[in-house]
Formats: sequence, C-alpha cells, structure tokens
Amino acid sequence: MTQRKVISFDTIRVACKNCTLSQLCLPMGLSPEDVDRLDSIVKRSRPLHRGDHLFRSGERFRSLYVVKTGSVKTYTPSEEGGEQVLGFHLPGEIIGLDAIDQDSHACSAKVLETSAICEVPFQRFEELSSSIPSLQHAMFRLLSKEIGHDAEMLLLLGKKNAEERLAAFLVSMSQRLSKRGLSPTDFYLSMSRHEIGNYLGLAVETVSRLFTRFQDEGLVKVDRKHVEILDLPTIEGLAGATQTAGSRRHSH
Amino acid sequence: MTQRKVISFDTIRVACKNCTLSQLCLPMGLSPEDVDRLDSIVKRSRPLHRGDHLFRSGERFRSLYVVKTGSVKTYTPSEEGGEQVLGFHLPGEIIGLDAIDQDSHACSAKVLETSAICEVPFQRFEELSSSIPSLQHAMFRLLSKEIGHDAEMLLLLGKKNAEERLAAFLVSMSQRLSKRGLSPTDFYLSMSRHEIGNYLGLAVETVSRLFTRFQDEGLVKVDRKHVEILDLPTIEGLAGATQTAGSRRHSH
DNA sequence: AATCGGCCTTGATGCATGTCAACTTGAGTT
DNA sequence: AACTCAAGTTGACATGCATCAAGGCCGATT
Repeated sequence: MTQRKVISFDTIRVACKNCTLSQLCLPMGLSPEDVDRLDSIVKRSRPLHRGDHLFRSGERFRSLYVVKTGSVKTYTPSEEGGEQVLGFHLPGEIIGLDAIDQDSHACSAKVLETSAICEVPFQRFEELSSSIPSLQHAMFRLLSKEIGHDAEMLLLLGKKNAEERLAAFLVSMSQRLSKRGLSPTDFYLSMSRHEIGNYLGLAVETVSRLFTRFQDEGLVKVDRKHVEILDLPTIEGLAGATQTAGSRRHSH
Repeated sequence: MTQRKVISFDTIRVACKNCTLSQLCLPMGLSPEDVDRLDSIVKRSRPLHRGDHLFRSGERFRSLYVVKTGSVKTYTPSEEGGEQVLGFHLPGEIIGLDAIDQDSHACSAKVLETSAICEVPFQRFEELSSSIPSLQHAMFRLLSKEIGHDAEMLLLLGKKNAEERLAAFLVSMSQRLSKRGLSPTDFYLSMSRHEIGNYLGLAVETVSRLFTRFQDEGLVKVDRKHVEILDLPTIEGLAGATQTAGSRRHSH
C-alpha cells in the first residue's frame, strides 16, 4: 500500500497517437484522424497503486480499461476468500471484455503495482466503432484474440503437467514483454508465487519447487521476483511439448 | 459415417426470421427488416454427418458457423493424434469466433451427429454489422459471452475436482438444452465418454466411475448415452461448490 | 539493530486421479 | 446366430502434486 515513487503526470497525459502501445492496443490499424476520435473518448486518471481495484465482481459494467504502464490481475472471487486468477495484464492489454455480455462484471481487477490505466467508456466506444469500420474490425479481432488465448489456457490446465505449465508461463511473459520493447530474458514478476500458482492451477509449493528445479538445471536464474532466463529454447520446448515421447496422460 | 435417415430439405431451408433459435443466435434483438438483411448473407448447406468437419485447424478463416440442429465439437489437434476438446456446441451456438484474430482456424470443428449448419461469411457480416448498430452490439455481446464462458471453464479446470467437473458438465448440458425447449432432465449425449473426459481434463475411466457413482447415489440414471437427471438440485450443489467445507485444494 | 510479519522455500506424507489391464456390452456385419 | 470391434466399465496399482509442517529470508516498522 506504500507508494514508492512520485510518478510525473506528464507520463500519463499522453494521447493515443503518441502512445508506444498503439500497435498492441485499440488504435491498431486506425487512421490518424480516427485515432484522434478514439482518443477523445478515452479518460486517463491519475496512477493507481498496488491493491487498488479497477472494478469488482458484481459491479455495473461501464468501461473497458487498458493498461498503460504497470500490471493488473483479474480474478473471480468466491465466498470464503478463495479466488481463481484469470490473468495478468501488461501494458496495451484490455480488461473487462467479459462484462459486455452480462452488463456487469463477473470478475474483479486489481492493480499489482503502481500503474497507469486508460478508461474507455463502452457506450461511446460502441457508437464510435459503428462509424469507424476499422475500429469495429480491431475490436472484433481483440475479442477473438482473447478467446484464442483462453483456449490455450484450457489446453494448459486440461493437459499439461506442472513443469509444462510453469514453462508456458515463463514463455508467455517473455514474449509479451518482448513485444513491449523490454528484455525477453530479464524481468521482474509483479505477482506473488501464490498468484502464479493460483493462475496455473498449482499449489504455491509446487511453483516454488519448480523455480528451484529450473534454476538447478541452469534454465533460469531466479532471485525473488527477478527472473533471468538462461536457456529460453529449452524452456520453450518444455512449454510446447504437447506430449514428449514416453510421457503420461491422455496419450493414445 | 453411415447415414441413418433421409432428412427432408424443408427442415433446413428456413429463414432466420422463422428460426426458433433467433433468441439465442445472431438475430438477437434485431428488427424484422434487419433480420432479413442478415438472412440474405447466411448460407445453408445440406446436412452434415457424424465425423464431417466444418473446418480444420490451419485452414483460412472465411465464415462463422452456427449450429441449427445437431451438435458439434471443437478441438485443437496436436501432433501424434492427441487433442484437447474445447467445447461442445448445441443449436444456436456460434463456432469459429477464435479465428477472427489470426484470420485462420486454430482449432478444428467436427460434427458429432447429423447436423444442420448455417454458414455466415464473415466479411459480409462485418460490413452488415457496420450498418446495423444492434447487430454490432449483438456480436460484441456474443464474443464477450464466449470469453465469460471460457473463464468459467478455467475455474473448472483450475480449481474443481473430478466430481465437481462432471456435475458442472451435467448442469451445463441441462441448462442449455432447457433453453432450447428440450427436457432439462432427460437427454442423450452425442459425445463419447472419452470426449467428455478430454473436455473436462479427466481420464475416461474417471468419467465412467463418476457416472456409476452418481447413479448409485440416485442422482442420475444413465444408460449409455441416455441420461436422466433425478436430483438436479444436488448435482447443482456439487457443481457450484467452489469449496465444500472440509475439502481440499487451495483452501486457506 | 531488534522485532515482526508476509512471502518463500524445503521436507515428509497422503490422496485423488492417472495408468494399465481385463472383462462386458451392444451395434453392425456376414 | 456367430463374429468383430469400438466403447464402456471395473479393478489393481502407481504417481504427481496437494497438503501439512517447519524454518529462512527480506522489507517494513519502531
């Protein structure tokens, strides 16, 4: 809850057209004029801090949110404090897509570290995308991409073992960070081991043991939240292995 | 591959406006005129049979498909014949949404029984939905609904035990069939035990044992593909139970 | 610098469920 | 009616990972 550093407002008062994320975000493929129109409906608030919520399960759906800097986790809280982590969201990624249908949020979104967030009022966005075909197309693609990503997670949770899951997690982080211009082999995780385990359907202890094992095998160097990937190809192999020869589960 | 019965063509040459599924399908909330416009781009082919593919992984994406009668499974094939079943699709449900982003199909869709399918060429659909705001809205909701459904599956695969998974599967089938005017307590499953297990992340044997157990406990009566649900409330309880007192996994 | 508490790690143990194997059943074929 | 084959069932056994428990480490607070 303690704020580490004062973030300059200049860093978040940027328009979409100047945003380095525009290739990953909604402006994807829009003309400069259309980007301006989109920009005009986007709200930018002051930075949020670790633990703050963008929205909570059950709340009325009004806006989509885009991570500009920092990171966010989405999760479905259950009675008795249990939860299922649905995802970790990095800059450029859009949050709240699952709420369009029900008009209310089924999951909660919590900020993992000091983060800047863009808010996109959905009704206005819908009007706008009616009049900008390429924005409608970008939105269809975005929703579709989310569905595709979920399908990958289903495969991960349905068929992969603990080792494959953590490897897949590391590869995913590596790729996504890389797309954002950061190092694919040296990064800090903003989420706890507990949250990683929850996300991957594993116990904290299993995650911890796997990190240790990967380190012992020379695949990574881990110091708390700091991860250095030493042998990405091997980790990709572990992650991708839908079934390495002679392994178990649902072969046939 | 053997065709059981000759299906009259009249049963599939129906327009969207006369379709009993219009409340569940794309025409959801459209004016009669707009339904006609949508109808004009929809193609209806002759019935497909068990084992036929709507599309295969890797193929170029051209159309969305809607189940009109029958049922379809989607799955991601992997090398060596393994697969992850992503879903079973009943009348009114739309298939192919995950392919919009990549412009190619990442999964395959196979017909489980003789089925009638509507094909919706996507490019034309996109043009149409630009000019019909309520169609755009319906499509956003549909994509969003799919994302919400996937999130439920993530919770199921990430946190629920075998018993809860099969119960959730039965409840889901019951609810969806009920919405289509069929009995919520008496139905035939078009998929094999193997496919159910694959979908739920369980071994065939586990599924089989659970059906037997549920039957012994008087919750259902099962005869091969025929399922009668005798005690729906209890099954719903098992399915919903995010964590029944004294059970294991990620409590805390 | 001492204390505290959360997070992480490591070890020991148990169980749910996967795996292997044998048998049963029913539908289709001859 | 005998045969065949795929699908399902049931039992015996193996194991990956959760669970339980204890201890270590670091950052925050005083």
